[in-house]
Amino acid sequence: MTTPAPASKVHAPAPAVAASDDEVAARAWQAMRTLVLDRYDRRKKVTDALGMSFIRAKALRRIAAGPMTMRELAAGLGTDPPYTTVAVDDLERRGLVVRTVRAGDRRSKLVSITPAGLEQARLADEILAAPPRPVRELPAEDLAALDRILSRLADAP
Amino acid sequence: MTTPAPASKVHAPAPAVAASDDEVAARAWQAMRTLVLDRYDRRKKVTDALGMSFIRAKALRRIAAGPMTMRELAAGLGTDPPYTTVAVDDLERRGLVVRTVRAGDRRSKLVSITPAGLEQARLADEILAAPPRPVRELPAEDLAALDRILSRLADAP
DNA sequence: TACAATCATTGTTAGATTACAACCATCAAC
DNA sequence: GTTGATGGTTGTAATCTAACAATGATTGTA
Repeated sequence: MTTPAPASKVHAPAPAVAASDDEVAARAWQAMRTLVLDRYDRRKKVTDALGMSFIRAKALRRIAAGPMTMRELAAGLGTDPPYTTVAVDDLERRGLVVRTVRAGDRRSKLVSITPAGLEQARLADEILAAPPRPVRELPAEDLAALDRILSRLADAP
Repeated sequence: MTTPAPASKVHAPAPAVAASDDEVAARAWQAMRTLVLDRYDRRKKVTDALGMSFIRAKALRRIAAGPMTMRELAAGLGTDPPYTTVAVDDLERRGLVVRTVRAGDRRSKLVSITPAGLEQARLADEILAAPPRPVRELPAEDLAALDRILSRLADAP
């Protein structure tokens, strides 16, 4: 290969070994995305197990975390109120959630989980939250490092 | 659970009690999912920027990585051949990909990227691959640890 | 009381996704 | 050359996602 003169340091060729922080960050982020989105994407398993579209399962899991108004649910799901109504209608028909008029403000309604809904939500959580085997089998120190770094990132503002 | 803490609410520094490996793995995995799926989900940005559905953008990025047959593309996307045809039809109408009959086997066709398509694919990659600021700003050691652990996982079989 | 604002719903439309059956062209084997 | 298998396409249908306008009920305030 052509070996550039030591003097011409105008644009240094990218060092093969030492990667810049940006490159490392890009690679780490890419790996994270690959793992979550491609390698261990469990959405289909959830929709199959619950017999509902993924957004409905997502709504169910949010409602299971605590009652909320339609508006709060819509905001959390990133959908508009009309579509939220459609989704909650479906969940209510299945007996997984119930709507109750809110005491303080009779305009808005609280959506709450039912026992049957809680069961389904937990099933979905089990499927989604179960770490894939290679993650579980990481050396304890790696696991601890991952947990420390990622949990801090996820909990941050 | 079974954690009868004698001194009631001592403020422990890190994870309160000694967590089992499974708990640590679950927390780390959950954090990873939160970051990729909730906190820094860039799908909408991509669909807005490219003016196409996410699956089409995904197809485009895969084709940009190298020509492949329709069947290979379908397998990679996790869709069935008919829907792949629909998606590629659309991309071809936009002038982003081209189909060519394969030399060896005139039944199958190779889908390749065009210059215009490559440009769009790169735009999508930029949006998707750009690590979020908190990741970029991690201490160098944390970044290196993340990269080492995650890249190994992602590259593994 | 009258008014504007808010919350949820209904209705409508358009597009995206997913699945399946049927079809044609081509290939490989007999 | 006939036959069966393969690769891709067409067509059809059901469901899901996503936006928007309009309505009714309720609230707080002028």
